[in-house]
Amino acid sequence: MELRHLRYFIALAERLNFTHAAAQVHVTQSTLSHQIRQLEEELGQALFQRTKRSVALTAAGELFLPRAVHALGELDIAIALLSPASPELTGQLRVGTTPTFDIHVIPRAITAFTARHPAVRLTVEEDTAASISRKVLQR
Amino acid sequence: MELRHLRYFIALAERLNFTHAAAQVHVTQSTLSHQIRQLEEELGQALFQRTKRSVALTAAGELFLPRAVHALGELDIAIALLSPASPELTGQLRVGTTPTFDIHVIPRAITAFTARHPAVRLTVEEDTAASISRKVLQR
DNA sequence: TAAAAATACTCCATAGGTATTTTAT
DNA sequence: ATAAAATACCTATGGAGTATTTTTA
Repeated sequence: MELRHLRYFIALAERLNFTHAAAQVHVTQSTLSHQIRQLEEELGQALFQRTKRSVALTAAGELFLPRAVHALGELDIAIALLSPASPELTGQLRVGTTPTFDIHVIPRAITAFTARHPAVRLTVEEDTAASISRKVLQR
Repeated sequence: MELRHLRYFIALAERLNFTHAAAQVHVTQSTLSHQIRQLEEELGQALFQRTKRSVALTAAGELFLPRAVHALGELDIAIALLSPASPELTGQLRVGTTPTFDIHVIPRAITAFTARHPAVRLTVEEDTAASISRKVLQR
């Protein structure tokens, strides 16, 4: 298992659509399909149920998701802590987030970030993954 | 960054010796050296101080270590939770651990494991990494 | 039919190895 | 003289891609 698998897994858990999730993590649908299957094989458990043109988390997937999100969040914080307290980073930072990250990661990330960069005005907007990607694409 | 980097980093942080840490994670000294450097480059920070034939954690490394350990521990628990509550796993399980893991990971792992496998008698022994690997090699 | 996931195959980036050099006791 | 880390170079595994097939609303 590598972080790659977790990133892909979380993307798919949020989108529940291989094609869209693949785009989000910047790989092709084929690659995402491979890697998810690989993760499932390593865990000896299906994480997703692929039926009737729809993708859903299995019970195992539901169990795995919060842990995976938490582990990645922990590393985000670690990286933020390491960033050499860049002498006076200022300005405005707007962050868009999906519900899953908003619950599990964002609060801790804000804590770490604002402690380090008190001069940055930070706003967070929650929205669906689909809506966020639309906004990003509009730029 | 991949989980590989974290595993290697933690091993080196515990051993503070490239050759020994490399053996622990089953790669060569050369590979470990490469991967650690790669991690440091990605983070933009030296994690270890290589001076006078000795290796030590830098301040950044000290900051990074507990987060890395915690993230990996979280995943260990996730994996343990997923293991299909194998109908009546029984017997005795002896676990050897290094101090770092004993503090950060073992307590949570025990909680998850005993909840799932109440019939297994579990004992944990803490010792130095060097001593543990010696014991393992004796088998 | 479309729209999405799985599969077959190809390619190449890089993890990991061997051999050697450098550095410090 | 020795022990350990860095470096140069090579190999081959597997991540990622394209193209195609299968599946099901």
